[in-house]
Amino acid sequence: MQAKSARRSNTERTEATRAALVAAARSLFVDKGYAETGTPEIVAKAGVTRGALYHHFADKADLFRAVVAREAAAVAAQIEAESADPTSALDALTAGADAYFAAMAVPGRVRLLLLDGPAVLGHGEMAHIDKQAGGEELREGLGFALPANDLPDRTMDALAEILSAAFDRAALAISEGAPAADYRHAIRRVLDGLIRAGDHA
Amino acid sequence: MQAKSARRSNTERTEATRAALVAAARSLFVDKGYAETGTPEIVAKAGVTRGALYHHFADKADLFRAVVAREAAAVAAQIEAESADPTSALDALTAGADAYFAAMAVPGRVRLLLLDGPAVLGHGEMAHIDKQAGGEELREGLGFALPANDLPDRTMDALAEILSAAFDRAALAISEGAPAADYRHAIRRVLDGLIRAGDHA
DNA sequence: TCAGTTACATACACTTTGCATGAGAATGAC
DNA sequence: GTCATTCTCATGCAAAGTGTATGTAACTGA
Repeated sequence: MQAKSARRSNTERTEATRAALVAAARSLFVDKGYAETGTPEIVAKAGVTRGALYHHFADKADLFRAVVAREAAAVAAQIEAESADPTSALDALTAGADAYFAAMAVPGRVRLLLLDGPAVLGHGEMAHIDKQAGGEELREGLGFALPANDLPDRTMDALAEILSAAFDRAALAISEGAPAADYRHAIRRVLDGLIRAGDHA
Repeated sequence: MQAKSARRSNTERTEATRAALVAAARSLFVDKGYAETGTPEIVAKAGVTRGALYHHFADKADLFRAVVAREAAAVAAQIEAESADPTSALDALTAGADAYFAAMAVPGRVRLLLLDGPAVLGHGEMAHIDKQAGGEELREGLGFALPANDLPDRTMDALAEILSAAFDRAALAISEGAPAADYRHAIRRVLDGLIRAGDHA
C-alpha cells in the first residue's frame, strides 16, 4: 500500500499529465499569447517538469496544436447541441451564426482559434482541424438554402469559406466588446440578400 | 577626402539603415515567418549590427510593425491607383475587390498582413494600421451602393468589416493556389444580393 | 574648435528551446 | 513471482535568441 501516490496504470498517468499540460497551456496561451508563454511556466502550472512535456509532445507547437484541436472540438460540439429544428433555410443559417457566436464567446477561444492558431499552425492546418472537428454546418446549410443547380459546387465552397471568414471577424469584434447586435444585423442582411437573389432568378 | 565612405548627414544615415533593415526583415519574415526569423539573421542581411537595429527600433516587434505599415500603405496606394471611374455601385465594389486581390497577389503580403500581422501586433493595431494606410474604400463604396436611410451607420460599419474579412479570406485562399474565379463569383454573389435586397424594399 | 547629441558596434546577462541521459514505475511473458 | 522490456518522467546540457549596457566614432550647432 502506498499512501502518497496510488498505483496508477500507464494510460491513466499519461492521460492525467497530458490533461494537466493541455489545461495549463490553454490558460497561459489565452492570457499571454503563444509566443510570450514559456514552457517552464507551463510545466510549473501543470505540476510536472519539462521532461514530461517533451515526452508527450514533439515540441511547444505540438502542445499548442492539442489545445487548439480540443477547443475546436468543443466549439463544434456546442454548436451541434444548440442546433434546433430549422423552420426555414434562412432561419437555420442565422441560428447557426448565433450558435457560433455563443460558442466563441467562451473566453480565450477567439485568441486560440482566430489569432494565434492561424499564425502558429498555418491557415491550412487550422482549416484541417476545423474540418475534422466538424465545422461543416455552414456549407451544408448553404447548400440547403440555395438551389443546387443555381451555382456550381466550387462557387458554393468559396461562398461558404468567405462567409465563414465573415462570421469569424464578427466573433472577433464581439469578443473585443463590440455590440453583437450590429454584427447580427449585418450578417442577417448578407444571408437575406443571398437567398433573395437566389429566388428572383 | 574619404574614399570608402562618403560623408553622410545623420538623416541620410538613419534613412539608409532603416530602409536596409526594413527590406531585409520583410524578405526574411515573408520567407520564414516572424517567429522563425532571428535578429542576427536580419542584421546580417541588412549589412549592419544588432546595435543599429535596437537603436532604431524598440524591439523586434517594432521592426515588424514598420514592415507591416509599409506594406499596408503599398496595398492602399496600389488600389487607389487602379480605381477607375465607376459605372455603377456594384461595379465599383467588384472592381475594388479585384484591385484588392491584385494588390494582395504580391508575394508575402498575405502572410504579413493576414497571418503574422494580427498575431504579432494584435487585431486592434492591425485595424489601426489599415485605417491609417487608407483602407476605407470598401466602407465608402458600401455607403454609396446602399441607400443611407435603409440601414443605421453601425450596421453599415459592421457590414463593411465582415465583408472586408470575407475579402481577406478570399485573398488568402487565392494566395494558396485556389482559383481566383471561384472567389470572385462568390463575392459577386454576395454583393449582388446585398444591393438587390436593398432595392426591393 | 569644441561641447553635445546621434548613430552605431561590442559584450554581456538572461531566458528559452530541444535533446540526451538516466532513474523509477508499469507491463507482459514465463 | 520474476525478470526483461517498455513506458513515463526528471535532470542536466548545449545552442540560440533577445534586450540592454557600455563604449566609440561620426555628425551638428554654436
